[in-house]
Amino acid sequence: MKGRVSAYDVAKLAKVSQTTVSRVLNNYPHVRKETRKRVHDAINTLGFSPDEIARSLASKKTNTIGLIVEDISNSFYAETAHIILREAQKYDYEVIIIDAETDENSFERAINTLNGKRVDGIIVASARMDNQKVKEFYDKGFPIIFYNRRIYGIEESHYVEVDNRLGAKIAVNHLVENKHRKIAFISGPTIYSTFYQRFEGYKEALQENGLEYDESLIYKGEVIYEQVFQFALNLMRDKEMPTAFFASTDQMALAIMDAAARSGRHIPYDISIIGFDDIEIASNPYIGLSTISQRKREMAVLTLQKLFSLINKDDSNSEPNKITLEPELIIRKTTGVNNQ
Amino acid sequence: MKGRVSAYDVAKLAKVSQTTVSRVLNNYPHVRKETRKRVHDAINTLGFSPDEIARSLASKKTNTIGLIVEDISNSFYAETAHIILREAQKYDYEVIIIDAETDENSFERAINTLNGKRVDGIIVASARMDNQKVKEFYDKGFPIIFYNRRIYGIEESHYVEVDNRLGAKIAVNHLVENKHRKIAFISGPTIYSTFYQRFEGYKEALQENGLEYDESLIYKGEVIYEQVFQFALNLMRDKEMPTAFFASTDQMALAIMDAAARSGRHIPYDISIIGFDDIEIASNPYIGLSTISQRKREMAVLTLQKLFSLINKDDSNSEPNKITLEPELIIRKTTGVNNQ
DNA sequence: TTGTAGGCGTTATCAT
DNA sequence: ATGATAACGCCTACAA
Repeated sequence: MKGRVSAYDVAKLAKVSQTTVSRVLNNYPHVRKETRKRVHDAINTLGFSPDEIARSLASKKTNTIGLIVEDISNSFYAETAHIILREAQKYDYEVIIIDAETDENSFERAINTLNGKRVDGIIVASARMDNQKVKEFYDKGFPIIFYNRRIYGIEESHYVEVDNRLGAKIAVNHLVENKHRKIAFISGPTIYSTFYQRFEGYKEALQENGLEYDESLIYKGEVIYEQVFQFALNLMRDKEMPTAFFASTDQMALAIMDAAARSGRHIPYDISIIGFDDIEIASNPYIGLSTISQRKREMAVLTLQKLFSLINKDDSNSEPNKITLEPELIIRKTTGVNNQ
Repeated sequence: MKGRVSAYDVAKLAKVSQTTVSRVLNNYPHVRKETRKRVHDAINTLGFSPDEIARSLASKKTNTIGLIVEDISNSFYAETAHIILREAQKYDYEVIIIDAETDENSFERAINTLNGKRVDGIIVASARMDNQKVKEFYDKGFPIIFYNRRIYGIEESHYVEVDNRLGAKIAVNHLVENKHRKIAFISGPTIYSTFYQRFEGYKEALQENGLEYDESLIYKGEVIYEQVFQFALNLMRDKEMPTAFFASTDQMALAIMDAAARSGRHIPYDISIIGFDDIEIASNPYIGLSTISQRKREMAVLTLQKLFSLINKDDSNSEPNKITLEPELIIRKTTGVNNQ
């Protein structure tokens, strides 16, 4: 344990000052080629690797970012994390992932922890619209960027999202084009911008298509499999049941498919189902869920890019970055023409 | 940016020394109640939170562990990470996840990065049996523990795994009990202990059941959907096709199910399929994959527990921790009696 | 119970 | 091109 070799040991062996060791470590220009070599040799024979903690303390830079997600086992976040981890690596950045609930308390703890660890920036992938804790960080100019879900009420916030309102309209229109006129909507808590926007889109689409809004066709609760399943099952037992379901999440769509099977409905002949997100399982041949694509990869890559430019302040214009991508309709096997 | 408040600022405001601030921060016993209160007040009015980096440098402890996985978007790792992240949080630990390839180079980079960040311990969830880089860390007594996959050749290594050999035998026996006698085996690269052991178990089970080993029924390549799919498809086109497939991974089992559908085979009437891992999608009603459970949660919790005891050296006996759990057969819809 | 001073392993600022 | 030396923000003897 005492075997740690420091830059001093290297310096001694290479017969230079520790400062010079630091210089070659950081690729400073003004070091004689020969000196540089001596140092490198010493580094190798001693098997020295710099203490990033000490380095961070002195340089005020950790080369680490934080990623806050709600549940990494949720494939949407897992796939997102994969992209971000791999991408960050290319920039020599590591990432501390915090898997936490989204209530204000947990969120505050997450932010504080990350702040304590002195990360260079934070990606919030599971913001609730009311997470106001970030405000003080924004005021300090600390790099925070929202991925997918964003908060409201802070003008200067940076985010990368998909046009959820538009996505929802596309989904509903797809259903309407297939002659569905009674479309149930399954939403997660509208305290999340994604669900909020999708709900808005659903309502708008209904209106534009001259369809009436029916409260009894709406689920607007937690994203819990069993609850969604029950809600859908109840609707399906009704003779007047909707011919189509628009779920604001693929995960919820799966629960609806389950309910359809359980109640003996055949998809898509008796009932059409469309989701949102395009998680990996959606494309499984046995599932074949029609859905709206989130374009995760693009969102993730853009988010990281923006974050780094905030960190390095090489943002020519320090305007807030507000990026909204267009979603994409993906038709698979769970939506079809209404033939009742 | 210069607005950082340090323990000194707090000390000044509270009219104590910085040492005392440190003391209340670390809950030292011998601080007068009143002094403690003054300090707390100062902390609150200044909004001070300690710099964990400086703290780490001084204390040689980062309260951070590293987790090395192969692909966090793979649901097996995603589910594992979820458990570990949430669990570590309870101990006030954060985790840096490294998502890297498993070749020796990438592995070495991952280990070195984590070492540079001075993490207190490392969980390797995607070891290849030949990853020898860890040896020097073991020799230094650095806490490393293998989760699920382990390495060979280092006597003192710590690991938590499931009995893969036994799991494979259970799977094959289940198939044999259902009158299957021609059982294909789909394996990932046997450089991973899991695949290696499962392969061994498969062969042993065949032998114990008086079945002969047929090379043409074996896939032993990368875990790539398309390749597994094609391999299975080719077998299924054969008149003499196997009546059952044992996939050493649920992911691979999904590809086989796909191939079955593509070739018009009905599961489980024409063909039985069993996987290994019990990832979440396996229990989806539309999939209903029979499989062998990995008992992820127990493995993950045990791993973390062992790691912390290594970190805190409160391991009465410093014997290597070698834990092997028993796997469990989960019968769902993809396996049935052979009726040919 | 509280304070003083040195140290953790770098980077950063002056000199030379 | 290189070297002293002072930070960085906290912890930890040691002293009082």
